[in-house]
Amino acid sequence: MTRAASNPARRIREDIEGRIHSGAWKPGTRIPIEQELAQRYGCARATVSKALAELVAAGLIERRRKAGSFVAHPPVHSAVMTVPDLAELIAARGEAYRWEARKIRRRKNVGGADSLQIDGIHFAADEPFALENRTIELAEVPEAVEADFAVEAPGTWLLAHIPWTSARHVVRAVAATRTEAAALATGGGAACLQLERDTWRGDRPVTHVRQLFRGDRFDLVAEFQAGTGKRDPG
Amino acid sequence: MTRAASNPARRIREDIEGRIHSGAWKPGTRIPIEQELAQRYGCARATVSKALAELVAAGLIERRRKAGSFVAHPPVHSAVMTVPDLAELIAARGEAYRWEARKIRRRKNVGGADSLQIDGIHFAADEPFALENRTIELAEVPEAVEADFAVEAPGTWLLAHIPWTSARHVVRAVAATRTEAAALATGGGAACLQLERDTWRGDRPVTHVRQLFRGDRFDLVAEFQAGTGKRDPG
DNA sequence: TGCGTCATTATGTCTAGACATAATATAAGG
DNA sequence: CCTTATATTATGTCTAGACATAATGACGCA
Repeated sequence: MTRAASNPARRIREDIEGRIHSGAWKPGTRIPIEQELAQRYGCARATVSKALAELVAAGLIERRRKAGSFVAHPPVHSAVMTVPDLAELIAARGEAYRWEARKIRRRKNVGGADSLQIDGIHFAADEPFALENRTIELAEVPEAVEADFAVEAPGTWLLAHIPWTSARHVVRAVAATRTEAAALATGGGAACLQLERDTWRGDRPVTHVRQLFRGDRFDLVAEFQAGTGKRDPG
Repeated sequence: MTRAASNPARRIREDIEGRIHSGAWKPGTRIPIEQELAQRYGCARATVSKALAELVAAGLIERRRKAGSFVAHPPVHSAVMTVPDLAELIAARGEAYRWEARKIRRRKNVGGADSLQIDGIHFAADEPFALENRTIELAEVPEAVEADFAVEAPGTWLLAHIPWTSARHVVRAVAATRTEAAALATGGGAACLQLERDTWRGDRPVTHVRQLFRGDRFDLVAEFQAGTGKRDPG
């Protein structure tokens, strides 16, 4: 049997979740008011409120003052996509990871500080896994000049050192050019997954990266739980 | 000036957010204990705790019993990816949308109810935009037999009628087969973005869909705000 | 009839105190 | 010196009550 929820808020949340998932409470249904729920579950209203707040965060219900709380309409197809550090990802697969820098150069920007441009290849089990072209803005990340990107992959270094506040990913399928195909040890024109990512700190750019994966060796997985927003569903 | 935060919890959260984003509190830094924060901000400890809980949800800090709260290491690159209804997406682009069903058949499942299999093409501005192969489980969606998928795209119909609880997306780059290339009016072997989606209601499958997009006409965009998890940052 | 006003209602949030829990540090014992 | 009890500490959660706020509906006035 499932573990007994000695935690009242959790108990309430899971109970309501169950009713929604089972279809007993359909979208638009009005949920009993907090006082009634508090009475029913034998706890304080604040506890009910906390449980409902979690359900709002999970997108399962909506709350409106005076009106009450309602079961939310079926969520849009949005999913949480995790873009891992490649070193970790490959290690998790049980394969040996290696980074090989191909070209590192400094480029003058028009306005202010320079930027660092790094090209290289990620290897998994000694086979090329992904090409990377990266730009690091030295205005925002001056410490980057001290890092040795010939040894450590820039993504790994950045993840460990630089905080960021927002990112934008663009995923598309592209055909590899001759050069890219050669570097990835695949045929020319092979379908590749291209991931472009811009990262900002506040409104100032931190880094831009373009990663090109062999289509037959990489896919992006995104999961969405319309439930609690839990990361690790048992 | 920014609006005055009369809301204590919000004030605390935004203050700490600011310190983290500005770099004043670097990853790993220990945050003052809750009692001290409560004293500093002149509020109850529960209020501080609530603010910290929100920061945990946003991935900005970590809390460990006895040890204290710490600024989290730069968050993993996880992003919210929205997979739109294609009809809406194309309409938003200002192009005419059209769905063309190619084959609709019913297939016997081994155990229980049948499933509906639908193949078709999404058109944007009268040019093929995406191929779709879909399976709808009639055990979970018996109403589907009444829908006319020759007219309405199955995704559109499902979104409007069927609630679901979890979904899993797999994105990869594939080369179009000869047949697919012909249907998409592109060259054979062209790089295409393949999106596979499984949707469940509880633990019972609702639908499975494979969509194949021309690589040069479609990309997926995912955004992530490492802030408060707000959807609509002002 | 139409519109502004006011009371009602349910959520939103806070407080002050209490107890539970987990992880650490310290002390005791072999 | 290593292992095992114990005390300490900071988070995790709850309670009971209070006030704030927004939205609704009813009432009264023009």
